[in-house]
Amino acid sequence: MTTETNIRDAAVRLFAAKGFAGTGIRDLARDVGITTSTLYHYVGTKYDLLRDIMLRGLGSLLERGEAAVADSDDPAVQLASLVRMHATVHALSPLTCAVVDGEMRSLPTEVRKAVVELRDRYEAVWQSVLEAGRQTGTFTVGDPHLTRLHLLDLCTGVMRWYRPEGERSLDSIVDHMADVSLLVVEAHRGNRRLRAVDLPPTTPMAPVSLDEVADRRRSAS
Amino acid sequence: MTTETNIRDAAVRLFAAKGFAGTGIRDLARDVGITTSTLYHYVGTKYDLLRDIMLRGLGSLLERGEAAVADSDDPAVQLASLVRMHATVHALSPLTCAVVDGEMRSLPTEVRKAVVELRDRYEAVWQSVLEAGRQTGTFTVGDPHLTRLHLLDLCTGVMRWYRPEGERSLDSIVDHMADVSLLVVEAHRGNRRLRAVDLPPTTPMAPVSLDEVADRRRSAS
Amino acid sequence: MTTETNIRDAAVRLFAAKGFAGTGIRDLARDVGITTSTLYHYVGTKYDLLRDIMLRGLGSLLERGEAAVADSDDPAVQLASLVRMHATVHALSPLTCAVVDGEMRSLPTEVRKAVVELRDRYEAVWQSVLEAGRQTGTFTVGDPHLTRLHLLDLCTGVMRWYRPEGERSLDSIVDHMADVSLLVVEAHRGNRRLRAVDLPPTTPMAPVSLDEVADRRRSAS
Amino acid sequence: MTTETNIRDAAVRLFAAKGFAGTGIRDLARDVGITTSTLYHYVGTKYDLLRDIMLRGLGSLLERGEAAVADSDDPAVQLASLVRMHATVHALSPLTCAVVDGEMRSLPTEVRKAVVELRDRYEAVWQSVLEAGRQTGTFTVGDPHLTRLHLLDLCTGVMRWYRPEGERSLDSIVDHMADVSLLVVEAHRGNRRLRAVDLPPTTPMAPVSLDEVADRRRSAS
DNA sequence: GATGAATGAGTCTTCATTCAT
DNA sequence: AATGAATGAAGACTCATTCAT
Repeated sequence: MTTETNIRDAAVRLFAAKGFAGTGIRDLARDVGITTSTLYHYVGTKYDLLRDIMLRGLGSLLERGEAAVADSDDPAVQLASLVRMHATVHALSPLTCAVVDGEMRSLPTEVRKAVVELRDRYEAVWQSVLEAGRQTGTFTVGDPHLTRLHLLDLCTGVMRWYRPEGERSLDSIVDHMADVSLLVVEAHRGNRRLRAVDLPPTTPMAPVSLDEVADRRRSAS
Repeated sequence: MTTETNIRDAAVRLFAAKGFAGTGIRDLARDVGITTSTLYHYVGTKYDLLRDIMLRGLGSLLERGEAAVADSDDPAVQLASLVRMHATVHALSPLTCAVVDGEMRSLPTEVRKAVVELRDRYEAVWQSVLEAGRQTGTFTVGDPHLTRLHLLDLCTGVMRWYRPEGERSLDSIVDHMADVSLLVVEAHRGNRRLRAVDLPPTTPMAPVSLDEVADRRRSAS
Repeated sequence: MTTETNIRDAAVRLFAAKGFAGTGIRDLARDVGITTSTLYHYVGTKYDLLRDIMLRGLGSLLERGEAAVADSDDPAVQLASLVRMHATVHALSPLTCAVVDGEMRSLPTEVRKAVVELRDRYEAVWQSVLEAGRQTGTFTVGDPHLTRLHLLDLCTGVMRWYRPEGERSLDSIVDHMADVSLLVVEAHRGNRRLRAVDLPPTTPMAPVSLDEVADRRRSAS
Repeated sequence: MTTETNIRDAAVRLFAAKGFAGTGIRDLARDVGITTSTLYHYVGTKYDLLRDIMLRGLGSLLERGEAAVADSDDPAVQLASLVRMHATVHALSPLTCAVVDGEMRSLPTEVRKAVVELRDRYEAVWQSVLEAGRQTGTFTVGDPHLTRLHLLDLCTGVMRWYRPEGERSLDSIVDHMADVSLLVVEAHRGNRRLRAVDLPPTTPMAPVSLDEVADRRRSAS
């Protein structure tokens, strides 16, 4: 591992555990085992670190989101694909996601604009799937906007409790979430309710870089 | 309004907007319009402020939770009641709830224990309802633990987007959430699916103290 | 006890235990069981308290010193009397004496002058006894200045270790010190060494107001 | 001189002059000519500074004390040696000694224990010499405990008045003190009184690091 | 490639004191 | 006689950052 990577990993870990404002660059340097000066030699300021984390995190999410809906024209398949992807990413990169979700407020205005734009584009992907599902009659949703928020909350929540060493496999968990999502939008084909098992298998998505969740507890102390 | 109340309100507002670590007591004092010395005259340290907010917030939630399930023996009614209460509280006190949810990490170990215990007791209320529903056959849930997490995420999410001035009434929103929840647990009586409208009207709960959400934007600047 | 007396006693106790700079007026007020406002109602500022303690303490010491030498014209008797008085006062009012000795530096210049003058006059009393003893041939001292410092150190030291509940009576202790002092100045009549027991009994001096030494430990905590 | 040394020297000087509680770290930094931040770059907290001063000071004193009695088995020689050493150290390092003597109360409990233990061991050295002298019949002391306190007070006092530019040499002063000490314990060989001049010349002790006493007045302002 | 020295601005908190009641 | 409210100044200490080496 290069020193720079170590620093960026530690930043994610610490920002997630103690918040951006709650993390000192000394903590960061100590965690990596270097001096603060060395830290500045490799990466820029604390804000630079945060900016990079957020842009990369959201950028990758957006990319995956667009890829997920590109696989099919069926809103049900698209939704299930989005749900699986979103939940998987949040399960496997919970630290990065926690930072991306929680530290928007810590960004200087300039950068925040760019980040907000990415997030809006990502949400638009979801929104369009729901709209499409409604118009084709596949979904029955009263308020697509509200529904989107419900679904995102649901899929995002996984980052707060998923543990790889848990008894249930991630696959089975995201299957469950896809199923619940179809339930929430009352997905149906004709008058038969659509379930996740009825859909064709999804194209596997690009591998997610794992957050070192195991270290979370140590760092959080 | 007494000065102390003003301080506590401002603390909730600022902790929610900028995080505990990101909020300086100068910010706090400025927001209230007093000096930092005066602030210390009324309340203790920054940590005291946080502790009080969390203990009161969680304490009240637990109380309401226990009250919500006390009204009926029917798990479906209990669940709908919990959902309505939880969502309502999170919608009307989004700032307090954001602090309670997000600043556990900022608590000194000593206090954290007490807070965690309250949270665990609250979660136990939900858990027992789900278990009861499963045993009586009212619900069909594969993994009550997972389901509880889903439901809580769902109901908690409302705090991030509900706006009183929005076009949809809070009542209709929480009705919707109750409905979705019954869907998620596949609540049924006989082989007919149970919907929120089928349940008896809930006992109104104690009024929720409103967070001054309108002020959030001003303070967050 | 009047409130004012309580305050002044507590001041002596705390200044002795934690130093003037180390004592807050909150400590003081708490020790007395009043608010700081009330404290200002009864006595003046922290500096006023210190000034009063020092002027009263040194003033009384000077008075007793002058009384001690007024009883006799014999330098040996005068010295023994001074030693007994000084040691007794320091044994019974150790807290006051500690403040008087140790907090000169904390006095504002103005007041310090007055205090230094009192101290100089007190030391002059001792000095003149030693000079007289040397000129009459009663004492054999090489350097009266040095000797005075030795003797004062010796007699002052008692304040650091005397305990009324100790096994040895104060009388016997000050007798011992008088004896050692005569030894130090090599007091003699003809070629026979003078001992304390050879001298006429001293006139009892005015009663010394006791410091509440028992409380010292509590306050020092 | 390194910056760290400058800081530690200034700390001794200021703690001695104004007391630990009376010295601000700003005073300290100003005295050294650096900013407070730089000060923290070199040494730890104010308390760390105090701890180091005390542990080093007492540690060195104990070492010298043990060396002083190691030179001879004759209690009279040992006592004279201890007296000379103690007085010399207090004369040449009066500031350090003043801090060591006067700021025990400012130490946090944890550290205080360690310091008290060192002090007790040093006092035990003196005590054992007095006991030995009494048992071999060299000294005539009624109460060795009391006598030890007298002697220590005597030898310690020198730190309050010795000035290198004074007319009397330090050697002659400590000779005098050794002599007075032998007088106080009534040292004798057979029935002839023992005087300092009768003893073999003492082994010279390790050089004492001088406190910059000249600066004391400036700093005390 | 890595760091020790240095700092200005900031952190939270306590200080002694006044004053209207 | 007694105090709650209020504060400016100061307390010790940490912050993120730069720069010469």
